[in-house]
Amino acid sequence: MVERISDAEHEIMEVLWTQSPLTATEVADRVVESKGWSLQTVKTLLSRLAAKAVLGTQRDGRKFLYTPLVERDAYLAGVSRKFVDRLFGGKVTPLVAHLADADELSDEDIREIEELLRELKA
Amino acid sequence: MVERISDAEHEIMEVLWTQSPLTATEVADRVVESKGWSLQTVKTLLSRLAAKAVLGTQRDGRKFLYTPLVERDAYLAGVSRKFVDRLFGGKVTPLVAHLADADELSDEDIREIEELLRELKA
DNA sequence: ATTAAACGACTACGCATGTAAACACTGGAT
DNA sequence: ATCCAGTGTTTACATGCGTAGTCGTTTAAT
Repeated sequence: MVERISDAEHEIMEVLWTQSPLTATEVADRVVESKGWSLQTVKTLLSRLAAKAVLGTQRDGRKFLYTPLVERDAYLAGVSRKFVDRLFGGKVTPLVAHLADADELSDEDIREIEELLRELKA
Repeated sequence: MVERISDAEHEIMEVLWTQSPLTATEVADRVVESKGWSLQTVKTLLSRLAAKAVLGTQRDGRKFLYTPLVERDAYLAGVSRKFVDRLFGGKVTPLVAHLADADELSDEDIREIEELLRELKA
């Protein structure tokens, strides 16, 4: 029951999963230009994430340092599971099939997945 | 740019993808008990889907018949693509890896996916 | 003809989200 | 001592969503 993280919030999380702890300004520096957000927007998102206990805060003088309290892997695993459950009745095969139909799988992808599956069986 | 379909709306779509056209009451009959929704709620969802042009309406006397205007496959492909793009940078392999780590893949799943990939290469 | 049931249309309302402005405080520069 | 830039906090506001009540109309039954 990891709290729901919205799309915009997820962007913030990606930054902090890459490097942490960071101050609000540091996070903003890493997303403001690419996303076109204002500093205020970033602060709001950080506050909401902290309120959801997805980010931990630590005072550093007059600023806050933000650190993820949720592992990226754990989060992605949870979200992936929900996604596959909701849209494909929990079956991964149809999802892969859909992506394949939409030409989303390159030969390289196919090789990688085959390799991965080989490892799983071992 | 298929319009965004919310979770609740998606349930309605599943019903109509299974069978259509159907009236509001007929759709409701198929979800009210399982989802615990009122008839009004179903009607609201149908209206919103029609407003988004995801459902087509056809008058039948005093009622409406609803029909999907979006193919299930096309919709799922689009949603899957966005999902993989957003969370995995467009790469399917990490998604499969995450599901595998979370023990979401049974031996049967693995066999099925391998089979699917074999077909893709052929 | 009257009434009750069924139906679509309109309205409602609280919470989440994207996006940010306004405000108050504070620490460093002058 | 004063002032400004930076910081967190509070407030805002439109849109989407989940969930449904109400209203006006129409049709089938009596």
